[in-house]
Amino acid sequence: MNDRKLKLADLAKLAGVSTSTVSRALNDNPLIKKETRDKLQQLAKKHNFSLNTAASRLRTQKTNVVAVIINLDGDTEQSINDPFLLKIVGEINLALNKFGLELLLSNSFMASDDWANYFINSRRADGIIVVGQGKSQANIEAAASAGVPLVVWGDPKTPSSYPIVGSDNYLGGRLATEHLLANGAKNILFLGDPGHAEISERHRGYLDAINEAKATPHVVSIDITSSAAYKGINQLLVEKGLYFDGIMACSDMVAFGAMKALKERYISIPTDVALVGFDDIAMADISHPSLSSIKQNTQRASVILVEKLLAQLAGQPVESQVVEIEIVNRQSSQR
Amino acid sequence: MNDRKLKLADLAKLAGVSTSTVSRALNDNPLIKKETRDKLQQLAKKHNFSLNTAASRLRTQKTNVVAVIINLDGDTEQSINDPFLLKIVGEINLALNKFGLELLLSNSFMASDDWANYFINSRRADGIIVVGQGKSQANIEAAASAGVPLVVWGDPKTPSSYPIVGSDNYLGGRLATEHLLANGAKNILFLGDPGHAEISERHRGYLDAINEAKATPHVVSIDITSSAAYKGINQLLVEKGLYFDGIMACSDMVAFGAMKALKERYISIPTDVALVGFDDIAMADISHPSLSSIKQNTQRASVILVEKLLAQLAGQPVESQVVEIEIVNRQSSQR
DNA sequence: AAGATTTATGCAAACGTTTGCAATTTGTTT
DNA sequence: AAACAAATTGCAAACGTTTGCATAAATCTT
Repeated sequence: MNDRKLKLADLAKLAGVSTSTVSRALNDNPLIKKETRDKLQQLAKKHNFSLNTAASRLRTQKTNVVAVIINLDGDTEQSINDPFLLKIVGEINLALNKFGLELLLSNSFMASDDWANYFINSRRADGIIVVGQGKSQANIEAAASAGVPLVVWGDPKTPSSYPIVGSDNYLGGRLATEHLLANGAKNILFLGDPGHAEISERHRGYLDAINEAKATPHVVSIDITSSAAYKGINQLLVEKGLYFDGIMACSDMVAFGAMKALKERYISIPTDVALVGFDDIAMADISHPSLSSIKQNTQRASVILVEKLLAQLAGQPVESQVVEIEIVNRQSSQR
Repeated sequence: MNDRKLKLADLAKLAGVSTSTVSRALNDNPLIKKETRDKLQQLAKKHNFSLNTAASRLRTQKTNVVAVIINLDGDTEQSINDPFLLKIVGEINLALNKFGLELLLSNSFMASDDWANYFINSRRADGIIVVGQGKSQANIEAAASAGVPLVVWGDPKTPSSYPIVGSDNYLGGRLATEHLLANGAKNILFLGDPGHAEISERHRGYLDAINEAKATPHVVSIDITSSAAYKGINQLLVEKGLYFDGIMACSDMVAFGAMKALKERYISIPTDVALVGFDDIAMADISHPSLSSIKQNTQRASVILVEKLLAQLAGQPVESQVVEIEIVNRQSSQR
């Protein structure tokens, strides 16, 4: 409603002080007498004043903005629709807010490939959080080696020049597989794409567990989507029949795709085939049978991501970090 | 790697022209000779130059940023985890990018209540897209009447002083109910919270369809989450037995909650109870039985949202708009 | 009570763009 | 070839903060 946006100078005139004083007062700088600070803060509130962030960013060379890049591969359909990716973005949003930072959302399609340039040189953001390692780490590497404050949600075991925060995917794969074995499964399928960084670790865990049990590994490499899983399992059943009695799916959505294919052929879960997913999305608890899954602690991971980014901004060196993981036993694997 | 960030002046010196010329050249201003423009753009690329957005925003008073606010009620658990809300954010992101705009993600918890002040006065963003009307429109009203360029994803039929883009929820509710009736259901539950703007319209559609068929309405008011639905249906079955043979759920997640409760009691879907959801999330196609649902065209809606926001920024008046809606028939309702 | 501290405020110069206007160069007309 | 118009470039003043330094006011020493 106010005709023209108030600026610091207007406020200063109103209060009969200098702009420096108002600026300092609003930033709660102790150089200014407490009394004056309070008075000016009141005044600002009363007049509905807020600082022009463009000006203040220009002056301070800080934005308090973090770019979050959803790192999607061009050739996968795993996308905006994957609830898990979006869930983690939500959690990161909360975590950032907690630290007074804002979230500029982006994805690997939109942003040009030169992240350092686009986000940091241009002063759009102070740092970057990359969600997902994807199949190629070229963009990440490039940004990191350009000195961009950067942290990645992915597999922390991956050797890298930048800090990665994520679940112990190896352990997850192992836990899931061991759980299936313990429930009597002998021929366990690994359903997923081991070319993917996170998933290759899950695959390793699977293999080790299988080998220790002297069982035979069966890897079914598919794109990380439910429809690919559905088609894959269907095809397998048609071509080779039901030669397996357990499935370790690389994500819950993939597990659901498999589940559908099995149900359609009246293959009982968990009796004929035991099933474990990964991610523990909301749907896992709601499906019938409910889906056992490896639960990633996204909330904690998000906080750690932000903390590590802040540490980098403060010039401290930071390392990759693993966050706890746990298996949630539900009906799909219990027999 | 570069010691110090290049600025316009440095580039100008390198090229032996003035900063004005470089600025204009990089903005592809036809005032500058095509030849010079090309040369300077080359140079910029070569030196990995990018404009300081803070400075340019300060000067132009435009940010090319749009704040997207996920409007959650404090007292519902429908949250960051709802795949539908996040899906729409993803679509909006794509749509904004198409127009060269960036997306500042926020939610109603974090941003102070005074959106006009926080986002617009502070020059954080040029406009706001609100995702979801929520139960109270106070914040939206306030921002709109403060003259903020603003557009809302919600129910376009709601009378309002700001433009709302969304599905024809009334029609959706009606279609779903008529479909259930056509499939022989006589006692159809409406499962959802009619206090919610979008949902109240779905409820109206439901009621009209029921009344026209001279059937009896049964409204089960629950929070919009799968667990509430699960509990609600369970409780109903315990207390009153299976007195219904159809459910119109106000969202897919709610439908899945109901589905689980039914399956656990070996109530067959669709034979004993036919079921229709709303939103057509990815899971609807994957569940077993697959879930019939009302599909909202979020992609188109997102583009319209952005277009309307741009129109407002250009000073044109804009109206609410309905986007098409369709029913997707799957197994859960087919008999 | 006059200097020496400490505390509180103000001055003015940045930060890096964009853009109205003036100035220059180039091309066109007579 | 002079006069004019059109095309191209440069000058310099903003945009609204923050902050080092200088100054003024208050408090403390002796």
